[in-house]
Amino acid sequence: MRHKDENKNENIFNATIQLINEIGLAETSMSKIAKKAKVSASTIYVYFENKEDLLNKLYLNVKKMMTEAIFNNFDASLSLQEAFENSLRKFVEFTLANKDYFLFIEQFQNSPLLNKISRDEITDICEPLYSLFEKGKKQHVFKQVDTNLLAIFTLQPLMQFVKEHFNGTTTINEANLNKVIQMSWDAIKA
Amino acid sequence: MRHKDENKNENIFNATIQLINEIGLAETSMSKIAKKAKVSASTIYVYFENKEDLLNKLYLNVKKMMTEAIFNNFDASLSLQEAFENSLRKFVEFTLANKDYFLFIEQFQNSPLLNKISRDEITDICEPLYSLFEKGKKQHVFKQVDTNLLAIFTLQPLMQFVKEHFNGTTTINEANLNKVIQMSWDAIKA
Amino acid sequence: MRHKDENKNENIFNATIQLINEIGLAETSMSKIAKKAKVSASTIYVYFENKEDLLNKLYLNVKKMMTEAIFNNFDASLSLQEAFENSLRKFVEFTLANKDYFLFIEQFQNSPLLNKISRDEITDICEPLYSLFEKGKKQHVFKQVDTNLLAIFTLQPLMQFVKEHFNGTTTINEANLNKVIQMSWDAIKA
Amino acid sequence: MRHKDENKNENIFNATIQLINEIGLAETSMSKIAKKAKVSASTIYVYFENKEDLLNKLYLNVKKMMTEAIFNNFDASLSLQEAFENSLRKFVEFTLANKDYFLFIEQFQNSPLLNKISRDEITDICEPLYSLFEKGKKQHVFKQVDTNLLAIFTLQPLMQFVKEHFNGTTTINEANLNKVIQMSWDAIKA
DNA sequence: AATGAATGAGCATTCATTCAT
DNA sequence: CATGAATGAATGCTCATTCAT
Repeated sequence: MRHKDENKNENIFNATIQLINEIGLAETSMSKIAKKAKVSASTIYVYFENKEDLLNKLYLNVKKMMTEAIFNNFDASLSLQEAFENSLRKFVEFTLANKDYFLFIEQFQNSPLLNKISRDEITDICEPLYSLFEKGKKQHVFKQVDTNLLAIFTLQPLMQFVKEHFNGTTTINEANLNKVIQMSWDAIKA
Repeated sequence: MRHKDENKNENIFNATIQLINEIGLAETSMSKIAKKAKVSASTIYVYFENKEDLLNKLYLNVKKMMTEAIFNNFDASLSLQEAFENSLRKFVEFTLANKDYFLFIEQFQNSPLLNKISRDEITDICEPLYSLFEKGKKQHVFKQVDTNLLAIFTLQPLMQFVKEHFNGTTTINEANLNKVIQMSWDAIKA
Repeated sequence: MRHKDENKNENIFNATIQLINEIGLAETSMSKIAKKAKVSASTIYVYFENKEDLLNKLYLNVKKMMTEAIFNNFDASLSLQEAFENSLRKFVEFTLANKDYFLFIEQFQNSPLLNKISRDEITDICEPLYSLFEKGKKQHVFKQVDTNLLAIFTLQPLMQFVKEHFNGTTTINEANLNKVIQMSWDAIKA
Repeated sequence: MRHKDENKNENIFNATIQLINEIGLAETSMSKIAKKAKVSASTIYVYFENKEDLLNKLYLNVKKMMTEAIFNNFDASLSLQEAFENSLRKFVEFTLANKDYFLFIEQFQNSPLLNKISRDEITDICEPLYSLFEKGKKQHVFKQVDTNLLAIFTLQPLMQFVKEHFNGTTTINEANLNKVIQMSWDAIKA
């Protein structure tokens, strides 16, 4: 057999992400992906079962990268507020440095395609945040509400903030990022 | 305007919304819309220039309906906090009663298609909220931050909250809705 | 709407039959049919649901034509032997004049595709022959065996006879046709 | 010859026959054969030049097996009628025990693919029967007709009889098999 | 206004086959 | 000998849209 080009899988992933961000999920076809990845359309089927499989694997892959980038080296010794702030900053840091990944995740997450992925496989990005919230609730630093609500008020505004940075409505800088973090904190603190 | 036309236009709109929520934007084709709306595919072209035109007009139409439903009868005499709370409640009320509209807007808003619509035409749902925020900022009730940030912390968590209600993660009731409103208030208040 | 070309349906049918006889069922594709029928491939889908539908309708259509050609004007006043001979002659007459139809039926009948057609819809070519056989059995002119067996010994050798004429093994003429009819008669007569 | 090879060749043959009987010649692809035979698709090309070569070799192989099974140990000392009856019984015996082979031959024989095989290579199943017929004609036991016709009236009804047994129209038993043999005999006897 | 007919372009996918190992 | 990787060509079919009525 021929040696398997390790890059080919990655090329296909990258081509797919770029296309989805440029022309949208709806317009992204296998042949367009193939052309962009500079492989034959049929080659994609050597690496993936079908289009759905490709998109799912891509989604799970990017999610995993995000989670690792944001919560790797999570310092357990930090104070609650420091850890919280740290996470949000790392999130912004990652998304700013990986616009394509972020926008892809956003678009995919809002499409009905997502529902077909086995929930078990989805690594929740905020998983490590959740224990932080639980801890904070026990210490009565955070409000005694559903942990999910704490997550919502932490991540949703931040994500929208980044999106508006990307579409030009806003420009993220140290000052307004500080404010956003402060507002999230105010929302969830007891 | 003739009655017949009005009905057909609406049938096409409704068929489109339903399809997009059932099978997604990517899978929604003109012929499927036609079948669901019980008209010939070519009839759609009597009412709309092409597919893009149909989607844009639908989007603007639904946006307008939402805005009107939420901010109609906006009582200027209410206190800042009352007006704020009122708006959020009306938003939830509307979305719960119009699941299809809400989910459609959500899905459309995250697709690159949106960018093709002339920004001028987009009625921002939070438009009336903005003056509320401006007023609140002047009175130093709200934080001295970009008004956009105030909107983000008000609407993003609430929208996610409704979405999670629809996908079964949470169930909205008086108690947790109160908490959400409180958290938004805490986030933006000075 | 445009006026429907009544010939188009027939063109598609004819193109399909010709192709199946030339290159075989397995190699007959929708695009080849389209090219031969001088229509766009998508036009076929205006007339037929899908490939299976096209083939089924074609099969039923040809079957019906054969039955009508062979048993139309079936003369009930004839003697048993005359009626029998008449049917076989008409069968040969039709198949010789409609080589394409005959070979198509033969090929289709031996493919697994046939099993998907609702048995109810299949007009059995020998239907009128069956009552002839029943009558003959009552009069003890024919053997007291399953009517199906009588049909088998009447039609199978005749069909093979025609097939061998078409592939050059034999040439049908009055003399050998008479012999075939005689042999069939000997096989079934009491 | 090496054992390993023999097995693989046979696996490929069997997989092909099964597939053709299950899904039809048209739907039987090299990759499906490979999967069913549990070899790589490229391995098939070690044993066969291409798909056509595989099908041809398979056809010739099965034909040979049938002929051997039916006419092996052909007892020359038997009377004409005994030898005749013996052959037909052996044919039924073989086909009932080898449904797959029989149906494959039937399907293949009616497709234009057959015509591509060099006629020289085709072992005619009825070859040994032919000398029987010739002998019978000389003894004026059989009709003075083309030997081919005798074969047609012997094999065609019998084959159809078996086919109808397989598709459930009839069930072969000693009684009706006797009748079929009798009818064939009546057809050809002088 | 409304629509069935028609189509070229494109879709996701599978095909038979080749190649390098 | 055996096979995974790779692919151009082809598959059945749907697409958005136009046209004639």
